[in-house]
Amino acid sequence: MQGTTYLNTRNLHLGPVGPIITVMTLGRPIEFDPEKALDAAVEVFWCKGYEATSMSDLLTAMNLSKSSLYQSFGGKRLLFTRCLARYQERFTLELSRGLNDAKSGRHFIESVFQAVADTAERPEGEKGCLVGNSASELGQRDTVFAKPVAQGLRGLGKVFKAALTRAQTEGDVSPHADLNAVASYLVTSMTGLRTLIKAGLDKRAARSMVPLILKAVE
Amino acid sequence: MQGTTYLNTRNLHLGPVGPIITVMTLGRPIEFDPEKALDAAVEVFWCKGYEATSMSDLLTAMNLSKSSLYQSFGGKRLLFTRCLARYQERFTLELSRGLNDAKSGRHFIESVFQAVADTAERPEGEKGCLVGNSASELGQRDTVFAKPVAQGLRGLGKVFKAALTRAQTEGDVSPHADLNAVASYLVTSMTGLRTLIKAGLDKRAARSMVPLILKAVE
DNA sequence: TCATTAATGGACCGATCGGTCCATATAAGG
DNA sequence: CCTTATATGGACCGATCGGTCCATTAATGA
Repeated sequence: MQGTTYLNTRNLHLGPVGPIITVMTLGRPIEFDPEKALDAAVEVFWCKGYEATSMSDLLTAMNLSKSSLYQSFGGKRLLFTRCLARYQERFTLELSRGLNDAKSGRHFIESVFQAVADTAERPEGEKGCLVGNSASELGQRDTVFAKPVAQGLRGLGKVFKAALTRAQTEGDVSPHADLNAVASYLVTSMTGLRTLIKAGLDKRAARSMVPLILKAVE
Repeated sequence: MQGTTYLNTRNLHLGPVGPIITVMTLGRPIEFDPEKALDAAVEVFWCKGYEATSMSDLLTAMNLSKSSLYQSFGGKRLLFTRCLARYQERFTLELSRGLNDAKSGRHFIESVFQAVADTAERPEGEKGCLVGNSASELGQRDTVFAKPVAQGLRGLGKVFKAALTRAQTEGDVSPHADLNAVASYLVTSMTGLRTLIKAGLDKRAARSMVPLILKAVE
């Protein structure tokens, strides 16, 4: 096959974590953008939750034919795990960037919670957090789902821990503090806050909570 | 009809908040205990969530015929709102009693969180909190559900506020503290903690969070 | 042009969803 | 014993669920 050039590429979605391999291939090329489609699916699951989302909802939002969805994503369950992974990847990346740009570790943590509190009484706030929503909706009943959910929560914890470590070097956190515990605590607070905002907590109350949450960061 | 004695009684379930009226009536008497049946329904919704629970699940758990369920509870949606109300009523009552029996307001708050942390890695912990689960699953999309959910959260907040008020008189909380804010904060922490435990947080981590949460109570 | 390969549209599937309806059973009042 | 009133079991309903299958389309390499 030397010398042969394939112009047609296809992404194999073998695992939940993004396109693993890009394969040169024959045959009719895909007509949609898999990333865009995946983002659309994330949005639907994020808004409605796993159970309440129907294939029909997904097909409409992703603008795909049923065949294409099953061909490329393998059905509802598989698609959902990919959505979880994508969501986490996205927002962990965003947070990491935020931490890099922040003027201090402590300031970063505060700004993250402040930003979340500001979503109260806004459409964005009604969606909550896909990982938190899924943790609550699916728990540990389904191991296929439990794994990426737990990983999502762990990922958030890692970002917080990085921020806390930095805050420690900056003198804003005691050198004796248990950073793992505080990081877990911040994940808990974040999850709770977003849940309450989703349930309709008013903006004033949401904001008043931030300094209380931050009391544990010292 | 004076002098007439009716031996047959029936509870009318007009609203979501328990049997409103007990009516003397003719006709075939009910064969099941409505309270028991409701408790069984609570258990199912609590474990599986609203969407994932089917009428079939409910019928099995409540040990009712479809007719009886629809006759007495009016369908899935109505039954669910009654379950929410019953759940909240139950556990608010339990908490209130706990507060009465507690040696101090602050001690009560601490013991509540400690008890929740202790459900980590235990079957009970996997269920989370019905109100919190529902807040997360249903958000504000459905006003019929949003109302009792919000009320459930408010109810929990009231208990915490009562505890904080007492703690204030006992000198464990600053007289300048914003009790409403702290109470909301405790609801947030509770919701987050139970969600993380539901997702599989280990017991050690859960316990290490309690003192951090309590830092805001001062 | 033709063979090969893959994507697509849409018909179709059995299962299950929540919900209605009616015949029957069971009580009390008269 | 008959009427009245309610509860119950279960047949039945249309809609929708997630998923499969296949004929057609569209691209390639030869």
